[in-house]
Amino acid sequence: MATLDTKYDPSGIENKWYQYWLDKGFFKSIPDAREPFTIVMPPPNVTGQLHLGHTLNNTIQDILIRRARLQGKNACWVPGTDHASIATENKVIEMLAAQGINKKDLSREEFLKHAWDWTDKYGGIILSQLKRLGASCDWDRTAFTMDKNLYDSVIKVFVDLYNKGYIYRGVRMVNWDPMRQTALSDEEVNYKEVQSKLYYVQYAIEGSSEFITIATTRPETILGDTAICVNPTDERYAHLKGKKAIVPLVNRSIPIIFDEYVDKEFGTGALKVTPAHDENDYKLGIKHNLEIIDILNSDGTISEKGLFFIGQDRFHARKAIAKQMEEEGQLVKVEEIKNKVSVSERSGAVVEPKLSLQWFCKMKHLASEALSVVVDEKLIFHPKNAVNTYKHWMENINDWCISRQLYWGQQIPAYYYGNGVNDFVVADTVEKALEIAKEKTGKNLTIDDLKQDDDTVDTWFSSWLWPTSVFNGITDPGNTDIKYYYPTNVLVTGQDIIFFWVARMIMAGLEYEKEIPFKDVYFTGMVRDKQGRKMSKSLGNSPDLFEIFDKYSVDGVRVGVLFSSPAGGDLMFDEKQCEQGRNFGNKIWNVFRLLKGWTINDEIEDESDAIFTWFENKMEESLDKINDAFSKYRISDALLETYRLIWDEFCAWYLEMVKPEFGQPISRNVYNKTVEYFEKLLIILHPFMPFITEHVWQKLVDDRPDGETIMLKTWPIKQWVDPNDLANHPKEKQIRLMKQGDLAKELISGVRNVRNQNNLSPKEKLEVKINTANKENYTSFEAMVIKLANLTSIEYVNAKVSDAKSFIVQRDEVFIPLAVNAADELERMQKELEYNKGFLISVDKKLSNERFVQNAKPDVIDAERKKKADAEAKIKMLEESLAALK
RNA sequence: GGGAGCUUAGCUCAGCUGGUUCAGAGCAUCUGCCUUACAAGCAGAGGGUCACAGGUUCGAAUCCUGUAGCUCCCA
Repeated sequence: MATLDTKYDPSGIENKWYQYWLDKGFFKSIPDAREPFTIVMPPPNVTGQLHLGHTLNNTIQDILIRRARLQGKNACWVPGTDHASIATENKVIEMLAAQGINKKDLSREEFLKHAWDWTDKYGGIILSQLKRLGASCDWDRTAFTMDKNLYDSVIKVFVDLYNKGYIYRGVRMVNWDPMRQTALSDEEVNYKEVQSKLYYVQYAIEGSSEFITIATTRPETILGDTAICVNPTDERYAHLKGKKAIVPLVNRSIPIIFDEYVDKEFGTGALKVTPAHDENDYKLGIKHNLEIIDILNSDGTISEKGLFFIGQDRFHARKAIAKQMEEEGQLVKVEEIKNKVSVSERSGAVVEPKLSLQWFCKMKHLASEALSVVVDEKLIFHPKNAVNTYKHWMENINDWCISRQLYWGQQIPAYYYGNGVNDFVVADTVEKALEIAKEKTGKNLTIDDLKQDDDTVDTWFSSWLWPTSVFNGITDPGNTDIKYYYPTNVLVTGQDIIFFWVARMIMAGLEYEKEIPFKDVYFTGMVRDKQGRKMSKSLGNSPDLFEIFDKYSVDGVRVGVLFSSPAGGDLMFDEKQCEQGRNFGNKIWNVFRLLKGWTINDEIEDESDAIFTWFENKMEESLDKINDAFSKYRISDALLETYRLIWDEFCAWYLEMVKPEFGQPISRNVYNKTVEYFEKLLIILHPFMPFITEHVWQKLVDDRPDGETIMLKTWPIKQWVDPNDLANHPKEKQIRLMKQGDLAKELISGVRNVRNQNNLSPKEKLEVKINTANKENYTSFEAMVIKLANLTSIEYVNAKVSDAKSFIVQRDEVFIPLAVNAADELERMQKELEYNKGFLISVDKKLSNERFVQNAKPDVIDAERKKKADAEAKIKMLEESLAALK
């Protein structure tokens, strides 16, 4: 055969096998008799580009899906993208602006055409990037939240919830994004600490020469003031009861009211009240029946009602009004303070609290069941502590503002026939709307009399249906797919969208499928850089992923990001870990090279049964740990155990044990066994490193038929006791061999240690004498020990050997005849003796403590007794050796 | 301001219901090896008062209380 390079080179290989998998349709899933295993991908934004967060998230999903497939389940991973209304609309607006086009000059239809063009052009990028990652999605099921069927689902749900009385229209104080001119939900608002100014302004008291001074960070809202409020217990202002104050500039006369809401300590203890522009002021306004003056336009400029600075932006107006008040002597002073402002998550604009007519969805009822399924652990969060956050939010939930003043999204199915507050109907088509409207009004209306609501619903109002709508569960209830795939098995997502998305999907799933949407939720942490900073474009600390893929192989990067990524914990990304992943790939590659280099000779008798048994059991022990880790969604633990099994047990021990001398042939039996083990290991590794495992597996055996794949092989099952061969492999024998194998490893390590300490070359053969009463513990692995420790012979003796280096293995003493420096040996043994004596004392202390013997579990006590016996045996041996040396 | 979490080796983290020689892994460091599968490797070694202070217990990295520092979420 052609010689294989000593380094694994993934170039060409990854694309080749991915294409092969696609061509053969291995990712496809259709309902059948098998158990389903379903994941719906959290749909990335249609505008998105693959970053490390996606890499982590989708790698985990792919691992779970690939393992389920190997376990014989019908694995279905549904990919897709989200239309991301605000984010996408922003990008489209920016693109249009660059072409000199203003959104305002376009009709809805014209704008949407641009948005669809944008989507067609950029929408597929992220999905194709996922293919590079190896994602084994059923691409035929790729969904987009604006697809007809998903769009229709949203409309149907809107109508249904409206008819159930959950959705209503009303005037509320909402978070208003003046830049995008749309309402935002509470969850789309971030709080940012900024340095700002606190302005102290004096208001004249009507009919007196007195003034009252208030403090505000937003002097421009003075134009909309309709009261001054002080605390009723505040002595300083008690005399102002029933008085009125004059608003500066506008000269409006406003009442001085008393309410405990006001903090006496903040500022001057007097608060200006602007009900139209502050949530709390609004509440005060309702309570005290104050006038509401909205002085801002929806773009954040001062409206005509402000009387002054009309048309100026709110921030310009702030400076202007401060300056003018200063000139007029009404500005007392200005202090620097730190305060928090709310900013739009999407546009970054400072959010304005604004009274506005919006659509809302009542949440109390939906939340209660969604809370109990999580509290009752019908649906499990990993890590568990996410439950606290979830619970807190669910118990303090507010109604959800679901309307957005945007074009890109599902248009609200409300139709207006007049200007009255209630002159509308809600229906999924205009025809149905007309019928209802006719009935409601008793008038003979026509379609032209109806005008559909201009607004669209919040993006999350579409994605909360995702696990259902991708299977057409809303539009075609009870269809084959939804019955088979729902509820899905696990959702893998970031903790940051627990409210936006996870909570709401649970609500929608329970409402429409009467079932939780997924059984487990695996929360990934945030990906940070080495210094713990969030990955962000502005910091420029996100690495170029494709460069990293090229440098370390996709398999290497997948392993790299998982190495230190426990569920929920943040991931400190360090390229070093990808290097480790790449090195692991190289290790696999070299096992392959080794096996390929062997020549088989049928003449050779082998006596490796003990080694086989030992390794098989090692493998099964590991498999238990790996399966257990998977069942708890401890993916990085599963990976580390796989890594350890392959690198340490298989490569460093097993292969060294059976490897023939260079150029020597190998027996057919050992060869076959070794290939069998390696195939099993490749299968276990496949979910983590899909490409190299497929590549090596395909080449490992000659003449693999076309259409074969490691992807569809069987995940190893435990065979600790072979039921067909009990006579030859009773469990006791296996356990004994297992222990003997480990003892042999200890013996070899001991010899290697002696070499290291004495600067002896590994090439120099040594002689070993073991002082033991249980020679049979060594005989099964004797030949192997002689080979790996490079010995001339092993001799079993019943006495000390003088002029030799010695060490202790379990309860036996091992001697290597060598010239020794008696003083050094003496010191070494003395140290070891002291350590063991100390250890014995601590064990004795426990065992002689009555309360310990009474309270501790029997196996703990047994373990202590064994420790005591071992220590005593060692002490005895050491004392004898010391005596002999002296 | 309210809530949650974290603090273990130089770095990144395991350590599940207290009990095996329990103080661990990987990386990094150091020593010796180019031993024909692999120097992206092999064989070894050093390195930690488990944040701090109390408490519970026969026994605490593990449970409880407090303190300090950091992070996140909510207002």
